[in-house]
Amino acid sequence: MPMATRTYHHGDLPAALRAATVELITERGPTGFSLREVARRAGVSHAAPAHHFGTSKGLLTSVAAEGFATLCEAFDEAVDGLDDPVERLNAMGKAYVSTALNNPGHFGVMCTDELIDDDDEAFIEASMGAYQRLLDGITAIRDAHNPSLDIDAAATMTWSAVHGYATLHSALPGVAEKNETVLASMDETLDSFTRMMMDGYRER
Amino acid sequence: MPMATRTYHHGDLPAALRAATVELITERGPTGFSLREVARRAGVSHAAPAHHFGTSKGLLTSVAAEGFATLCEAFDEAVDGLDDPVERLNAMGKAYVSTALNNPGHFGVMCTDELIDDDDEAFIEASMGAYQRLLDGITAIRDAHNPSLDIDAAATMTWSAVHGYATLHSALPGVAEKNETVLASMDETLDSFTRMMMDGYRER
DNA sequence: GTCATGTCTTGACACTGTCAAGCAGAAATC
DNA sequence: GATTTCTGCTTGACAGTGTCAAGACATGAC
Repeated sequence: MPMATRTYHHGDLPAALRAATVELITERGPTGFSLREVARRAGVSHAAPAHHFGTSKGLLTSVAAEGFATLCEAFDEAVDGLDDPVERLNAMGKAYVSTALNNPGHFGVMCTDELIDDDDEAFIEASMGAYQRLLDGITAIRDAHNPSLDIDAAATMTWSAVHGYATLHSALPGVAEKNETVLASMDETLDSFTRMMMDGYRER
Repeated sequence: MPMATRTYHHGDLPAALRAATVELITERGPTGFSLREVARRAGVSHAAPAHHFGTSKGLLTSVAAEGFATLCEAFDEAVDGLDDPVERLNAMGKAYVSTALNNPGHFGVMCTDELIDDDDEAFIEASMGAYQRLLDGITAIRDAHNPSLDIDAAATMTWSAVHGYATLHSALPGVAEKNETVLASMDETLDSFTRMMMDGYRER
C-alpha cells in the first residue's frame, strides 16, 4: 500500500500536477523542474503524469495555457471602466508585468517556446486570446489618434517591449516577495513606455 | 588508448567545447544541450569540460559571452560610416536581429539568465559592452532630437522591443537556412519600428 | 455480479551532471 | 639528463532524470 492516505483515484490529478509544477518552478526556476519531483509533490508515482500529459512538454504546455488564461483575465480586469484608449493600453501593460511577476511559475514557461508544444489547441486559444486583446487595444488607438498606424507592427513592438521588460525584471527563483517600491518604480517606467510609444523619441 | 587519433593534450579544448556547444544548440535548441554530448563531439571524455568550466552553467556562460562579443562587433560594423543618429539606431536594430538569427547557438543562451552565471566577469563585460553601444545610440538621438528624452527608459524599451522581435522570429532548432525573403520583410518591420519609436503611435 | 475501461503503479532502460581518484604528458627543478 | 611537480584529461561511480511496457486497482456500464 504505497499511498495509504489517499484513494487510488486522485480526483483531479491534472490540476494537482499543474499546481505542483507552478510551485516547483516558482521555487527553483524552469531549469529546476522535474517530472518526478512534481509527481512526488502531488503524491503519485513517477509515471502518473505521463498518463495525462504524455511527455513533460505536455504538462508544461498545459501550465503555459493556464498562465495565458490568467493573463487574459488580468487584461480584462485592468481595462474595466476605462474609456480612453491610451489609458487602456497603459493599464494592459502594467497588468502584463504585474501578472508576470506575481506568477513566476507560469511566466517562466509561457514564453519559452523551447519547453512548449505550440500546436496544442488550448495553448493556442489562450495565447491568441491575450494577443487579440492587445490588437484590439492598438486598433482603438489607431481609430482615436492615427488612422495610418500599422496595427501589426505596433502590436509586435508593444508586446515585445512589455514582455522584454517583464523578463528583465522577473523574480529570481525562490524570491517570492514582491517588493512594493520596486513595483511602484516599474509602474512609473511603464508610464514612460506609454508616453514614448505614443509620442516617440523625437521632440513634439 | 581511448583517443588514438589525437594527442593527450588537446591544444585549445575550451574553444573546441564552445564550438561543439554552439553546434549542438543550433541543431537541437538549448533544451537539447548536454555536457556529455558536447564532450563526445569534441572527442574528449565526459568529465573533461568540468575541468575548464566547472559546471555546465560555466560552459554556457562562456558561450553567451562569446555571443555578446560577436554582437558588439556586429553593432560596430553596422554603424560604420553612418552619421545620422536615427540611421545608426536603425542599423543597430537590424544588426541585432540578423546576428541573433545567424547565430542561434549563441542567441539561445545569451538572454536566458536561467542558464547563465551572471556574475561571470567576461560575460558582464561583453553584455555591458553591447548595452553601452545602445545607450550611446540613444544618447545621440537625445542630443539631436529631444533634450528631455529619458535615456534609460528609452534604452530599455528599445532593447526589449528588438530582443522580443528576434525571439519571436528566431530560427527553430535544426532550421539552419536563412530565408532571404523573410529576412527582407523583417528589415521592413524593423524600419517601421524605428519610425514608430521616433514618431510615436500618435499622429504628427 | 461480471466485465470493460480509465487511472495509477511498478520496474526497467538508457541517459544525464557531478564528484573523487588516478593516469599521462609537459614543464620545471635539480 | 633524471626527478619532481603540476596541469590536462580519463575512469569509475553515484544519485537523479524522462520514457516505455506491463501490471494492479477502482469505478461505471451492463
